[in-house]
Amino acid sequence: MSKRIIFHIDANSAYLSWEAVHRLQHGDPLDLRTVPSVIGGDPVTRHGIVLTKSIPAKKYNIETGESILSASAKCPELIIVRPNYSLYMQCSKAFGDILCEYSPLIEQYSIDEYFVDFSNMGRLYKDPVEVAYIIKDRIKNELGFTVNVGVSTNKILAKMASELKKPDMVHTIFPDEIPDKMWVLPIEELFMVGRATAKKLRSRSINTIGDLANYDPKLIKLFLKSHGTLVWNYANGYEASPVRENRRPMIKGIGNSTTISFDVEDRRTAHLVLLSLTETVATRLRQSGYCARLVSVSLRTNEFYNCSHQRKIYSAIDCTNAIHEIACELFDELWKGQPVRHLGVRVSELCENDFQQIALFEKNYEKQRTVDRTVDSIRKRFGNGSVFRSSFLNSGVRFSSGGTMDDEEYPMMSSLL
DNA sequence: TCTGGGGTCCTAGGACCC
DNA sequence: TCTGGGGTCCTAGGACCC
Repeated sequence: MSKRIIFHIDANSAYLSWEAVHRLQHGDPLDLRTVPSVIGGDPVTRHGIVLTKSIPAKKYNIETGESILSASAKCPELIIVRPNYSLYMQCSKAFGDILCEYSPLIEQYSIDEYFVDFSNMGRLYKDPVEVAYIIKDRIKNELGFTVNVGVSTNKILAKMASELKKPDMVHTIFPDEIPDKMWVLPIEELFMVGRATAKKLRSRSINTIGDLANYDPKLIKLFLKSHGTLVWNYANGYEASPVRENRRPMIKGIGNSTTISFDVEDRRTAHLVLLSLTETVATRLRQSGYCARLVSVSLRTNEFYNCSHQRKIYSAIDCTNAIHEIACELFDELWKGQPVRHLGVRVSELCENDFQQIALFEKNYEKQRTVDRTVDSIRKRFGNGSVFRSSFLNSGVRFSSGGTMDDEEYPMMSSLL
């Protein structure tokens, strides 16, 4: 049995590179990648954070996630481009299509990352690292953007390898290279070590991945519980999950949330925002063929206090009105009158909607479900704005918030490796 | 740090049952 | 109600990923 070979391929500064390529293809002489630039939202509507930065922008210490305002302060000539998600979907797919030519087993991990299982391909190709270079160069030449490829024997090591030096590089972290290439890195660089875990580890003088790897796993488990065991395993390169095709990923929940462009101070407006969020959640729920047994509402106040409220429902539902009604009740129970900055609606505990449990309960939603299906099909044919509720007229609230990903077979981010 | 939006999983505490 | 222990379900919140 030959050993496993896994590639992790990561598009460099994905959104920004894709936007840059798109502009060059449409005759723009400027390559955004060569100047300080970012993809980011609009501060006027309070969506102002940096999603992706160019390498020249990085030289100004601009960080992903920081506000557009502070980024502009660091670099006054910074070019800011709004995100264009449908373009990203296309680029992501074109990227995956090339990878498919090299192995029958690939997994999309996020919009800009794929895993490829290259085990047992030795008969076709002799050196996997050579193939990694070929893939990298093909994507650059044919699609115009660069990627990093990480090569190893499992997913975590391949992923850690692809994050080493960027851009346009191939790296390996084979097990015997772990001490030299991975253990020297600061603890924050390890997959699944975020801010909170890094702080706890550093408080115990665990500063590098190597410190963690060589620590007593029993002690790690004692103070970080199961998450401690997980990161200790990762630090040692222990991980064995398969690359799995994501034909139809088993989704766990569907949510939609938004930062509202103004602070909501009254119940009526809040309910209207919840309706606009519910419209897309419910549409996506019906499109995916599920009903939900749990509805949650989340809320952020103007002082950035977050809280949430959820309710289990005993008849699984997929109706816009039914979900909205519960969302409003949850909001009313949660809200203490503070100005509201952000609202979210989420459904989970999904089950197939082809079963008749729906009709068995106190409220017969059958008629409502027929209406929903009709509206869904009208929107599908004539666009999302073709039908909307009159309550949104002159309300200052958009009739529908967020995309429904209609016919775009976009696999949502999968969970852990 | 005037700070988005989509996910997943884990944990802790309370209610309830036997 | 001077009172145990184990199990499951529900809810809220936290942590992580991109």
